[in-house]
Amino acid sequence: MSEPTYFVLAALLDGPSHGYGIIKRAEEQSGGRVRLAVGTLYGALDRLAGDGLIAVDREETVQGRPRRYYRLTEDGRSAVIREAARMEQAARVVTGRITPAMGTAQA
Amino acid sequence: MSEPTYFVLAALLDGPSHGYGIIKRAEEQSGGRVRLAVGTLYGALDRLAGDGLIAVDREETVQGRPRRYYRLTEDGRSAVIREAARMEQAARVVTGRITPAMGTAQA
DNA sequence: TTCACATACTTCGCCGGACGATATATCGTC
DNA sequence: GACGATATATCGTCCGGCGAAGTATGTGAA
Repeated sequence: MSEPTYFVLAALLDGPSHGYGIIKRAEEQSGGRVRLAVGTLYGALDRLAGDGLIAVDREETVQGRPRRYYRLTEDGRSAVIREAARMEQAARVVTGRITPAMGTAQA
Repeated sequence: MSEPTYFVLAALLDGPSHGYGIIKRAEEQSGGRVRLAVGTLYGALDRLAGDGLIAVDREETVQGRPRRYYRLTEDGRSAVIREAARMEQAARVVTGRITPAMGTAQA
């Protein structure tokens, strides 16, 4: 699972949201680091819905503009939790081997 | 940075290694989870060398078979450490919001 | 001895995902 | 009226992952 995909799911942990809201949440949650490109987002949304990790929660029309809300499915929830564990484990492969004295210094 | 790329760099934290050795180390370090495909590896090796994150350490001929050893550059070392920190932070976005009662259960 | 397997590197081609650009539409602000 | 934020959709490109095939040698088993 790629980082953009992961942050889409993570954003939905807070509850259903629509595309633009997901972009904003992902940016917040990552401290401004992750900025989902629109092409990435809508592509990911279609793919995740096809994989059953998210589902359309409801569709609203707000001031003439359509809004499609997505929510995490059970599969999506467990997938993002599993993914977080995987990343933590992967991070430890490096952080567990680096002594404070190293940093950018020699081996 | 993708996972395969990350594990290539992580494998080189233990010291210089050649292609096949990197595949084996990555598999060890990830507890058998990460299996670098050869096409992925050699593509990544070229790319990382081009980006200056790794460099050819030496080339040997062992029993008629060529072996090209790569080592991490300073840039590569700091990049993989930075990447590990990034993954840890990303993981916390999810793990920090999940209460023990949740798991695969509802919100 | 022959066959399979592990070691070891290279190249090719497909596919999927990331992402910028573009188009469309409304509302509020300057 | 122009611009920026909100909001969605689609298209095309580029890059990376990865399996497959090709080449070559040593080892151990059948």
